[in-house]
Amino acid sequence: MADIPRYMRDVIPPESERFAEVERIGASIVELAGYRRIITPMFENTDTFTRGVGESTDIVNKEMYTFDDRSGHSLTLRPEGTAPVVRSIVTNHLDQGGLPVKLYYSAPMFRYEKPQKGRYRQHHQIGIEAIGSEDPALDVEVLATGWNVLAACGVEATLLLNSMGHPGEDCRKRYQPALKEFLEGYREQLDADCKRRMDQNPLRVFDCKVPADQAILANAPLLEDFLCASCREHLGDVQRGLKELGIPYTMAPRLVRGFDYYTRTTFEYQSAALDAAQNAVGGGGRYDGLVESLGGPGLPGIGFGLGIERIRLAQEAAGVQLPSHEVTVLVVPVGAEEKDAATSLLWSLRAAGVRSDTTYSERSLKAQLKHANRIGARLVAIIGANERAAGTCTLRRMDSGEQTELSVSDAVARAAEEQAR
RNA sequence: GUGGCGUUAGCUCAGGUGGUUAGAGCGUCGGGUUGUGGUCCCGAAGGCCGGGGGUUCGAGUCCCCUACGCCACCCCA
Repeated sequence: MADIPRYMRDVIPPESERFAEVERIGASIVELAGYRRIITPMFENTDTFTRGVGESTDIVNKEMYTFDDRSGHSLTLRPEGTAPVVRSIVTNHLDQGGLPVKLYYSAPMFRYEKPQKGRYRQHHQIGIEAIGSEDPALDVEVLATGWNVLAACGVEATLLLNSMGHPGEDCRKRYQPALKEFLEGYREQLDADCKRRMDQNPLRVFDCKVPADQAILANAPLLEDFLCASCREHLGDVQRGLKELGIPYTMAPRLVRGFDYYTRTTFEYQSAALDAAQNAVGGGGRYDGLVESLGGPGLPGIGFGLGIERIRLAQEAAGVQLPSHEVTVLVVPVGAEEKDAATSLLWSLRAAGVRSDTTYSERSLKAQLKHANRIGARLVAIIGANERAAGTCTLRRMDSGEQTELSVSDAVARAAEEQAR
């Protein structure tokens, strides 16, 4: 038997339709805010991610799908959406078309990690990126847009907000030694993982979930107390903007996200409907140095990514119903003589926008009705000798069993009505 | 990468202490007289018991290896 590659999954109906519905909702919301779709390659040169995402991140360290092509170029399947978009802006000089540049994507991401519930080697994100302005109002727009996408999907989220400051001597660079000094005092009490983090990237110790370590960290100095005046002001403006829009948020001074490029505003959307292990349905932040580090002009930027699979999980947990795409009408010719009339009706239905199908068989009426039931058709249009002679069809409702003989045009109109309900 | 649990029909699963032709429910297909499904009744098809090796007169069952899956840790969407 032909097998799917290890750890990969097919998304099949009806889940595939619900998945696509989330994509549609997301696209329509971000387009309302002026974001335009960008489609970048599924893989990039490896250094786009090593330089963009950062050497100290787990994604670059152990989760990249990296391979050499036939001419020896090192390529990497996209593990996240921001670096490729920024790279494309640089490649195509999109910063020349008026700032900020506002783009969105809906695309698969690949991470070489062991799958579990809500975590897959290939997952999908819809995300936006706004490049070329450091106006806190733009931060607010991005946060609010992500919030709106989740709300439109029926996902109740908690918005966690933090500021990473900027990497200057008067800001984050001043904090790191303070944090490190604090941690050194507890070095032997921290578990192995945390010790590693404290040497590689001290901020990441806040990710630690070991209770004993958390107790120590509760007294650690916080970045928010080291922010420079301008980062502090920026954060204050973002908070005011969110309040203005009535979007609730929670300050999370220990929130550290998985990419090195974040500066100032960072945030995460968490779903209360999901277990804590995978409750992040999305996240993002500002990346004021990323464009330049990928060889472009010194432009600031901010964006978010939302996980479609996580949104689906949250929807399921919350009992959110999404429309399904079963055929509305199954056209059923009673005998071979009615097949032409059936085909004609079928295409009239389709021309009117009614999802419709026929059985492509000469099975008994009984068997065809059974098929209609099986595929979830709401209506059946039966054409037998009588209807053929009269130029009509018998429209049967599958839920109630009631049926009426109608002209073709009336049947099409009735079916269109039914589909719209 | 590490750990726990699992793998028998299309799906969900039974198959004490090894013992004849491996079962159920659901699903699929067909039938229960003319052109009426979803309920009910009857019938049929469908299984290298994940793969390999070992113990044994005999292995779905016990042992080892391996592949794959799920869940969890790390981290994230």
